[in-house]
Amino acid sequence: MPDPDLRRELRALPETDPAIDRLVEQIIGRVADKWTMLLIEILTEHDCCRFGELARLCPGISQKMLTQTLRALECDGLVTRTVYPVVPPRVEYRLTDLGLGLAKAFCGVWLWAEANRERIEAARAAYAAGRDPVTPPGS
Amino acid sequence: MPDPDLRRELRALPETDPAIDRLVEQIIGRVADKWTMLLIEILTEHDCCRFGELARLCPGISQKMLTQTLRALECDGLVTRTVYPVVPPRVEYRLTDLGLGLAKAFCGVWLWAEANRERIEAARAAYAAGRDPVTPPGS
DNA sequence: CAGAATCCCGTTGGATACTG
DNA sequence: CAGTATCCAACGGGATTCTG
Repeated sequence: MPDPDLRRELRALPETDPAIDRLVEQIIGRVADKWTMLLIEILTEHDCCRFGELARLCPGISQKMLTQTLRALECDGLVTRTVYPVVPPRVEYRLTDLGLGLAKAFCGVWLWAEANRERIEAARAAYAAGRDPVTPPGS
Repeated sequence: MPDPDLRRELRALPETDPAIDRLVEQIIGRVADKWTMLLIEILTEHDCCRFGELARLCPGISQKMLTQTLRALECDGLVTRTVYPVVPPRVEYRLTDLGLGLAKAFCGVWLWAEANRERIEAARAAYAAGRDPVTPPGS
């Protein structure tokens, strides 16, 4: 039986105007994205990055998604984009305070995932083992 | 200029075995999903729900995504699925302690989104209104 | 160097119909 | 009631090419 105190604590949260909720959900949906999270983490560690640096630090991201994700972050006020009018072009990205606040908020989830990784893996193994969609051979 | 103390605090986090990181990222990716978050929130408030209840409490979700998301949650050990052998069928879903822990971890993001909603909306408005495509010279 | 534009394919996810 | 199965449209996102 799940801990009733924790549950009560969660329910006591400042819930919540339904109209506001929709907006908050939208923000969550925009921010709870693979590349967004990785870029925020990278920018937390390297407080100032050029476009190419980010591409190198974020293995596997395509240039399209990098641009797209950075634009969204800039639009939401989570990163600043500074263009230096030189040639060749130099553009620097940096987390704002707002972005840094999000990074901190997401730490909780990150830490939870790390702390409970083994339990989750165990649960998955049990789940996979527990279902026999087909009769095992050897009858 | 972003707060340097907060930045240092974030960098001091227990980072991080690269192999583990991949797994953690995978967990994040699985869990940082629209329907997953909504269902966890609903199950935090209603500690026990039937399938149809969840469908009603989660407006807009299709039955396919509801089933799929619940299966994933069950697989990861975040919810329990209890089948009562009666007719018509009765199936109940309930958060586990693990799931409750995730709900708590995500609260930080939720609260951040609520607390900074206005700043984000303002940033978006500013972004839409006028971007200085180039650094403003002395014009 | 930092992107914009184009093409294209795989996955996601909704709608619908059927079943135990 | 609580699903499974099938079809299909939309979108995400990778690879490539072009530009200031």
